[in-house]
Amino acid sequence: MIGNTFSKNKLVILYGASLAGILLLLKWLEFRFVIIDHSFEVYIGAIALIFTSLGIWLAIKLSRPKIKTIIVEKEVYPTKPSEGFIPDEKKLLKTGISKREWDVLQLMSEGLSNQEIAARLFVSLNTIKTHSSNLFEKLDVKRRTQAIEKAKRMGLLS
Amino acid sequence: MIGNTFSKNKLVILYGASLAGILLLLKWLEFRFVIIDHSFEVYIGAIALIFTSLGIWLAIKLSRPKIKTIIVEKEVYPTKPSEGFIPDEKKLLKTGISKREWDVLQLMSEGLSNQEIAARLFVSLNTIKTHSSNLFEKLDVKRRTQAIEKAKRMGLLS
DNA sequence: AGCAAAATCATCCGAAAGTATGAGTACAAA
DNA sequence: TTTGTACTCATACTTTCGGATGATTTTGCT
Repeated sequence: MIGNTFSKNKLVILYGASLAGILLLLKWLEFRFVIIDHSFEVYIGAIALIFTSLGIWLAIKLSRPKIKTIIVEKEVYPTKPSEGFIPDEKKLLKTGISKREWDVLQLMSEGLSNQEIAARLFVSLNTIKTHSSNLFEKLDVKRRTQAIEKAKRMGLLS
Repeated sequence: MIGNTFSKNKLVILYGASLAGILLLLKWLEFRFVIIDHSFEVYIGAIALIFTSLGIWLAIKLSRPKIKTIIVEKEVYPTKPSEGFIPDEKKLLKTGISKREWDVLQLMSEGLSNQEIAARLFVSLNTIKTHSSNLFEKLDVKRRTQAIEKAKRMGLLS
């Protein structure tokens, strides 16, 4: 924006110069060939074309980029205030789910992949797979989505 | 904005001045060397001016304004599911989720696999994949578990 | 110390999920 | 009529998930 003013002036000067040059050229052409038959209409047409182009060029080059500001309100949905959820100890015991398995279940329900859960718990992906497999076995489900659904219904998750 | 108006005016002035200068130059040339109908130069000048203006006008009219988008993130608190679990039409519309996509989302949250969802909705597995992909796109998530989690926070699911 | 359960990690393999792309149909809006 | 959107389906490919199995290490308990 700051450097724009300078370049605008420079462009104006350039435009003026080129305009002068073109007119001089035309003048010279007139000198040389005015005697020869030349269609007045064609001449005017050429000038019109040239200056229309110049005008377009001028407008594009010099017009300040008209910034239309659109404010988009993107909604950010806060996490539920569900931290500190204490799983029903009795039910956990009944299902035989271990602490580590419950950790995995918890993170699963937050939508994390096994890889992400592994990183979060500082263990390997294989470990998470083992935990989740055992978890599914104990919950008697086939998929993580089922595990989440069932665990919520059982009150194991918030 | 203010500086812009100024520079625009300056631009116009400069342009007019250069045009005038050129015309004067032509006049001088006419005096010095030739006797040509001087109305011709005026005519050419007028043509130049008119078509330059035309070009500018065209450029302004035809060029789309450059749009700068400012995204303002605004926190929104989810409506409690106490009011029932009617698929909030407004929110669905806002996310752009179609009916079919919502059907898939619903069944996903019940722990069904894509194949099972396909069977339930009497469509092919590929169709479910397409729906779910579009759904993830609209919810801005990567996995079905994330989709479920987010949808519930947004009040799209019970 | 010894044992059982839990936790860790691994490999192999198939199933499921997800991505990318194209395309045909139906239907309503412009 | 053209245009746009939703829905449908397909192929090909990559990634993730889950099952089966075995192994080693910790941990808690008697």
